[in-house]
Amino acid sequence: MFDIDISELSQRSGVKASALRFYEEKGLIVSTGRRGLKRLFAPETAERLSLIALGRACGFTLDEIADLLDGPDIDRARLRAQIAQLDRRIEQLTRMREGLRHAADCKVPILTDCPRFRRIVKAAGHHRRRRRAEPV
Amino acid sequence: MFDIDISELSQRSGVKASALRFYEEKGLIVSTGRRGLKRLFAPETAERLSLIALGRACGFTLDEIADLLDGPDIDRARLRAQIAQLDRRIEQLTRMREGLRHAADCKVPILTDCPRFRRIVKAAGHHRRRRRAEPV
DNA sequence: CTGCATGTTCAAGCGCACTTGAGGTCAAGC
DNA sequence: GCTTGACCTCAAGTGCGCTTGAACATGCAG
Repeated sequence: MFDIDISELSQRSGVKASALRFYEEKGLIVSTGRRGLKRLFAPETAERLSLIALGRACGFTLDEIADLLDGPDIDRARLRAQIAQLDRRIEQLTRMREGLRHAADCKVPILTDCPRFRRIVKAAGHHRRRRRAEPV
Repeated sequence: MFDIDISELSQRSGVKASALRFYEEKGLIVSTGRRGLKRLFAPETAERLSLIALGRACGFTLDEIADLLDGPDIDRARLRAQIAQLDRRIEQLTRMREGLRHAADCKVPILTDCPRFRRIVKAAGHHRRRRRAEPV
């Protein structure tokens, strides 16, 4: 296939052109050259963008994704570390969901009086926070 | 119990004083008054802060938490809506974790050639993004 | 040759959840 | 009375992931 321009890549990938330029600046994607001023991209860049989207959806930062993707293939060791992170995150969210579920159905009139809920709330308080993530 | 000052509340809750002022400005917590310039808080405010921490840990924004908490008790209907959101999020993360897990163990030398992985990646691409969340 | 759509650069802005810093105030202890 | 230190206000800054805007350039159609 021939190289495509930024709006084509944008349409294929669902990523805005401004974001594509931003990604290129960050080194997450590369353009193969220019026609005049205009960037050209290899069509496979769209797949790389899906990969990036996957990482973003998992809550990874662009820098983390860049680490995973730099090199000829995905860095499996790093990937495993990220999966471990994701595991912990899912576990935490699941625990809290159970707590919230109980809370929503709890018969105690004033929820903050429910002892089970109070336990969950306390547990949440004693947890370290991590990164910010998940775009709009 | 008597009202406590901001540093006391900060220690009890693990939330920095600057954040407490910020939360008050946002209406998430209230101070009961002042001694001189210094804010005073009811000791129960610490529990409210745990509640806020719980919401944050679930990935809710401060505004969403404010909605849940405004009123004499937690708004159960809103809570159920937030739980549904959380459900979807957990489901999505879980699906992606399975994909990543497979990826990490996949025998195909160039991971991006693995058909199973490619399916997962594609699925992630066609997903709408939501909010940013999860502090440092 | 001209017009215009579609690109380009670079700097600044945004949303969220805070943090930091400068400069001020006040209660208590010496 | 004076210093100290904890607290105050208000404005500005931070980090992430982009978006927006102004000013400019280029390829192609008519």
